[in-house]
Amino acid sequence: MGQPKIRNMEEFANISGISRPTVSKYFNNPDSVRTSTRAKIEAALKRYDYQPNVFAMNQNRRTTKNIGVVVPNLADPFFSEIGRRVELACIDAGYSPILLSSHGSPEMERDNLTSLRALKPAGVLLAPFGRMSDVEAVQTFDADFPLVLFDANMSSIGQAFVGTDNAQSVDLMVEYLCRSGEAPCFFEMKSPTNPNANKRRQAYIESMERHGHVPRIYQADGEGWNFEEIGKVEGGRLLAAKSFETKTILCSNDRLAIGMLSAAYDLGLRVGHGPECDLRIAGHDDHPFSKFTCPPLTTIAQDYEAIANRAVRELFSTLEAEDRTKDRSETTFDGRLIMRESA
Amino acid sequence: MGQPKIRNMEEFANISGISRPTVSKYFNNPDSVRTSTRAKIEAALKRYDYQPNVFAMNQNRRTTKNIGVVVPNLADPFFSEIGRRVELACIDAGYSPILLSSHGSPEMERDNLTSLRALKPAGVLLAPFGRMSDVEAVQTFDADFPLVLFDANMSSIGQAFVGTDNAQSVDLMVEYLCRSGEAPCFFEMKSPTNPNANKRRQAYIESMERHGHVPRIYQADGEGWNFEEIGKVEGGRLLAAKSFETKTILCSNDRLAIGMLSAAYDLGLRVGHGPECDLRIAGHDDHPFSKFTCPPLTTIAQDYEAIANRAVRELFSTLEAEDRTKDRSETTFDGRLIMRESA
DNA sequence: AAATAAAATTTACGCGCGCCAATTTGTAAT
DNA sequence: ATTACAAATTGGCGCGCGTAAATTTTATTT
Repeated sequence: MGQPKIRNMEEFANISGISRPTVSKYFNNPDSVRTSTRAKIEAALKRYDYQPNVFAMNQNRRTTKNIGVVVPNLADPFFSEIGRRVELACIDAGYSPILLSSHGSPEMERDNLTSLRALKPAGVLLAPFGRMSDVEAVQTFDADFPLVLFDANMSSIGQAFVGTDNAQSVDLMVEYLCRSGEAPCFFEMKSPTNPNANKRRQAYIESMERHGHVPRIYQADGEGWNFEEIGKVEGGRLLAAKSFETKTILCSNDRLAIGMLSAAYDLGLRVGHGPECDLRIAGHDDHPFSKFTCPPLTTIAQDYEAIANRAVRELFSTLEAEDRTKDRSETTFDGRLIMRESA
Repeated sequence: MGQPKIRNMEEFANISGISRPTVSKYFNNPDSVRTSTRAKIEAALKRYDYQPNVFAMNQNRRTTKNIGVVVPNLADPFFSEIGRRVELACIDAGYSPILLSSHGSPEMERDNLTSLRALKPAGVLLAPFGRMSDVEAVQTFDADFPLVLFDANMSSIGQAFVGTDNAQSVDLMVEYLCRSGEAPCFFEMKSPTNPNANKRRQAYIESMERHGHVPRIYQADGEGWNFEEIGKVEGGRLLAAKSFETKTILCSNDRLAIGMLSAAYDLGLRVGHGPECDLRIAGHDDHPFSKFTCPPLTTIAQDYEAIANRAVRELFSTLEAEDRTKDRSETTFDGRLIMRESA
């Protein structure tokens, strides 16, 4: 950090005794220049704090080092957590992640993709709304940029999809519940905002039939992302009216379960797997708070870390494969059963 | 959206029948050109989808339209919510917000400020760690860019600070608790990561003395951002050992309270304000989940919306004031008491 | 109608860097 | 020492836009 301010790459090149094009090459890939040259440049970098102008770089580059990361709702801890992991993985790989939340609105998802276009990203990681998404917009985007989907799949869009195997995870939970007691009924939203909800319902039905039980599904009214509220109000209504035909309830996700736990508490119902309990409630996702509910929630843990890392790797591998002939891949990770007190 | 692709502003200017400099002027401020000219340009915009190259724009502009938004931890719902509001307010004002999370690490806060420099932001909204922050780095940044602090204050840094009046909010809670029962003791972390924690402790002490009670403070060991875990483990330990001298506990924030509620449930303690209850627990922040805890948590609601909007307005007003002679301002909003079942 | 101000145009330069072709230098192998 | 090849250099063009000064057109005023 010396006194004289470096204005541009030319000045820096002069000071370090290297030609500007070579310095440019260094910044694009330090390993592409001779060791002795690299040493000179890095010595100069220690004495003067210069960094290339991002805007000038990105203007002239064929492709930038920007990676777009779009999630449906950062207020949902699931997405803030997985977004965080994706972000860090991109930084490690020397890219500049740009994290965008669609704030629960498919329209803003479309807007986010539009504004990403202006940044000429090298690639984009998208957790889409699914059928709620502006499918055409996503398809067009897919045609123009390397795209990897995670969390929610959209058929034949993107170079790859990475998520959790809902069939496996729900079956795991159903099996556990059946072994340890009564077969569960299923509680979900009537019009789910996420395609995984549909997969989980399907998985529940199939799993129940495989185990020789009759599937029973209860659907809550309500729109939007206030899952806890919906779980509490609608779940509470069903509980109060004794509408559930079983005492074991599998919720489509933890946030609904958290709401229902709250409703059960209000009604004085004891939730848990002990003989003195009135009700068993289970969820799905291992939400950060499910460990602290009353009682702590039995649930399925998605492998955030694996999903995030794999999604990033899938994207980078398509970036490196110039030929574009890479087949679309779908990767799902197994869920892990987390047994706590609620079921 | 016509067929022929527009490559640059010159082509677009030709098509719309306006000179390029005027078109440039239009994009920088649509109101700065004559109505008839604006109409022509906007007519052309409907037929052809052209948007100026961001990188070329930002390279040559004195100041960009980028606004940096840095929060300590997006995984904390408080910050994801306030970050969301700030983001939308910036978009409304025609700026491009760039939301960065420091993932709980002061070092990454410093890194975030460094990478923001490269984007030549018009201004930055920072929710700092406070004394944990790299104070020198923040000061230097403050000297180079318009900076507004929110949530947590740092003395004489930034053009403005916007947050919640902890003295008022804690006093409000203490007063309510005293009026409705026993005076509270105070539960917090021994080494808080947030300067607001110190203000709240101080506010608690002063409020208690003003009401003629002896303040009692209990501090939990534990580092990092797992507040719920710390609240559950350390709070649970204190509850089990019957270390609290009162049956009313005011927690420094909701996340600690959520952990403690979970511990109380495990211990079979009944939390609430009814005569049959063993314990009253209150929090601070109106965390999104505090409505769904068992029992629902009595707490203080911070005015997210007001804080976010005011912080953005403060920043924009310093952007417009070229002279830089604007005094540093500190704005705090009152907290609102949210009475639920827990206390 | 002329006078004045405001807006648009023309012309031209500069920003900081990517990237290319041709050339020279350096390094390693025969 | 010669050859062969990789790396660095030189010189220069181009990207897409901001911006300035001088000029012309348009709108508003008296």
